[in-house]
Amino acid sequence: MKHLKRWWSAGGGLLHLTVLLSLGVLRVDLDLYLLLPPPTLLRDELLLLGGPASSAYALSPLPASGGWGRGGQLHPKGRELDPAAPPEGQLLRKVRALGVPFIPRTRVDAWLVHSVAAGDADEAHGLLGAAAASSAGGAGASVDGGGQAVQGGSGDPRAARSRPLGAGEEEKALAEPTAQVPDTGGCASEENEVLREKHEGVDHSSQHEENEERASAQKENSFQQNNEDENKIAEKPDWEAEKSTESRNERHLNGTDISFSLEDLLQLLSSQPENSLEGISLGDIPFSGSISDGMNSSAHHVTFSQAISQDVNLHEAILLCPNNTFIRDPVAKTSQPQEPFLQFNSHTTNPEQSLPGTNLTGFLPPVDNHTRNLTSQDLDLSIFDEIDLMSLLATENDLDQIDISQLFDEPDSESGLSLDSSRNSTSITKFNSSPSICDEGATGYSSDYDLGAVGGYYQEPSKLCHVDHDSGFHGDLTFQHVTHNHTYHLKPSAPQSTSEPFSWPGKSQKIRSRYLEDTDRNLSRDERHAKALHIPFSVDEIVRMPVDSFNSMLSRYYLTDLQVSLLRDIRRRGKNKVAAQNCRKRKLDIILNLEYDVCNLQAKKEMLKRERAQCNKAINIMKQKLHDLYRDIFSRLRDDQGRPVNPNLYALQCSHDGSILIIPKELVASGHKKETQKGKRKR
DNA sequence: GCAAAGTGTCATTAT
DNA sequence: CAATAATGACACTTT
Repeated sequence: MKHLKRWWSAGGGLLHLTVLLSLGVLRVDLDLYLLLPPPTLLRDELLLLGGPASSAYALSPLPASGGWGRGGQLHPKGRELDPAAPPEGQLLRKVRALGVPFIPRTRVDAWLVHSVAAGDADEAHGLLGAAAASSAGGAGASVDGGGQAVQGGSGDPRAARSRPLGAGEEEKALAEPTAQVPDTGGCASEENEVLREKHEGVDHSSQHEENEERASAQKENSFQQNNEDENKIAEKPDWEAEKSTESRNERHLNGTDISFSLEDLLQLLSSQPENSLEGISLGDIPFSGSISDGMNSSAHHVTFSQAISQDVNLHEAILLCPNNTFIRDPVAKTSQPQEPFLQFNSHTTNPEQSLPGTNLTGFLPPVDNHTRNLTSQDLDLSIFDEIDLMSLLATENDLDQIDISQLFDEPDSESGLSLDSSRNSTSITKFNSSPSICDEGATGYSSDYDLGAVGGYYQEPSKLCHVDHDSGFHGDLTFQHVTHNHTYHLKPSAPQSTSEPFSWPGKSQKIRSRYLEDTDRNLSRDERHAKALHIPFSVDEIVRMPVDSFNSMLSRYYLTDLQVSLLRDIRRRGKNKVAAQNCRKRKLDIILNLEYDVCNLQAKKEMLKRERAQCNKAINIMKQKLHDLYRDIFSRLRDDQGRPVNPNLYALQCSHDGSILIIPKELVASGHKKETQKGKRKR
């Protein structure tokens, strides 16, 4: 879902939707994606649709694999989709189950699936019909609202965005959310029902939240009943299952976000075809739960037109740069320098500094600080356990002290851009859930990959473009975002939140500091070093990656000698640590085996002792019996004169023929000697 | 406070 | 020859 939101925020979704509406068909054409790949479109998303994954989406700012950049969405080790978010394949199947020729690639689609998953298939189906029915009338409005900026008639693509909503329009949109929807037939009635329900959710946020949770649960159940492929895609790893609460929150928020899109869009299409999209504000969003509870809705209106215009700007950027090298209009760059989210680009004079697919946040509206904070407050602190090293990098406060302006004023600073990212309210908000489009775009999007500050590469901006897009290594994607805009935190209205992942309530300051202390303390030396030098890879990754990948990483990216040395040291120490552990384990095993052998030998020795004792006992018994027999025989023997034979002077000897002779012992002794001598001679 | 065990690291050697 | 594994030794931490 985050991917969808990000993609949507980046402009691809709305642009696409606009095109679709202009065609009068609410259907996504895959070819359109291929022609105009949204910069943030995931490779996984393409894979799910059978599209190309490598070349066309090298611009994707999302790392192909997780680890440092998963941000709670990507698996730290793998490349699977976010299990918490309904994968595109799920969405596709869900909507296909409705029998509607519809490829869910937009937030609207996602909402439809969301409704379907919540057991409201009829509602979603009706919405599809309503959307299709109203698209003919609404297409004009969409094209007027977005197409104007797309075609750049005014020369300043931000003109549409810069136009604020009138207060009256906002109030009207808030006060009469459904009254503006004309009765356009059965489908429209169903749509009105849906819209009414959605707006009731605004007034009863708790109920809405409850419904959303129930919908999420039903969605999970529904997803589990899908085919095996879907289950494979949606299969949650254990580590993800532990974040069920977080995931639920995310889905919940995202669901709200999606409903906003659909609601406002359909309201626009059905009720105000003559108006532009500017009449719709984010205030119509039925924010639920903690979001809407703690915020003044009027203070958090982000106009839909802003999103459109900014998406259009992205589109324009793509069109202007068919070679995927983004070049900003210098006029636009300087025309409104007061826009904080453009300041970064204003500093970038070298076109090569603009990496393809980067600076997308520059087109995104500034996030509302309240929204960001309130969203973050919903987050469970336990998510920190799930944040990997690099997310920590972006959130730790040890870098917070560096002002971003310092970074730009001191190009030699090694702190790099990620310092700024650490100031953003990024990691946590982004990694978990963003309540609004703008929030996602302004904060989370950039921070995910500002780890590209690898090496504090601002001093060598020309090197930033040396990114091998053919590389399948996820790190490639990392470096594409070193020039992300991070300047919105300079907004004076949001000085605190910009340096915090989210706002900590007063009592939580101690918890926060304690957490940060613990976090730092729990980091190993290498992890701290890597964090200090902004190595965009986790220590585990550095150690475990194959040597080819490691060398490729070292050669592909422009790392400082210090960073290269650190990387090699980390790898060497890490491997040696593992080797030492194995060695000790092996040594312990050897010791245990030896102990086992000693025990066995001791037992065997005891047994042999017992056997010997038994043998000796038997031998003694036999001796005694032989002696008794000897005595008995001699007691019965008599010599020629009838006297008893002295056994001390005579002995019994068996001859070869079996006869027994009584001979003097002297002869017996001499005979033994002769036999032994003969035996020796024979040998 | 001490001793033993555990752990990380370095140097060296082996593979 | 480079990379890695294996291992003794040492320092430090934990139990």
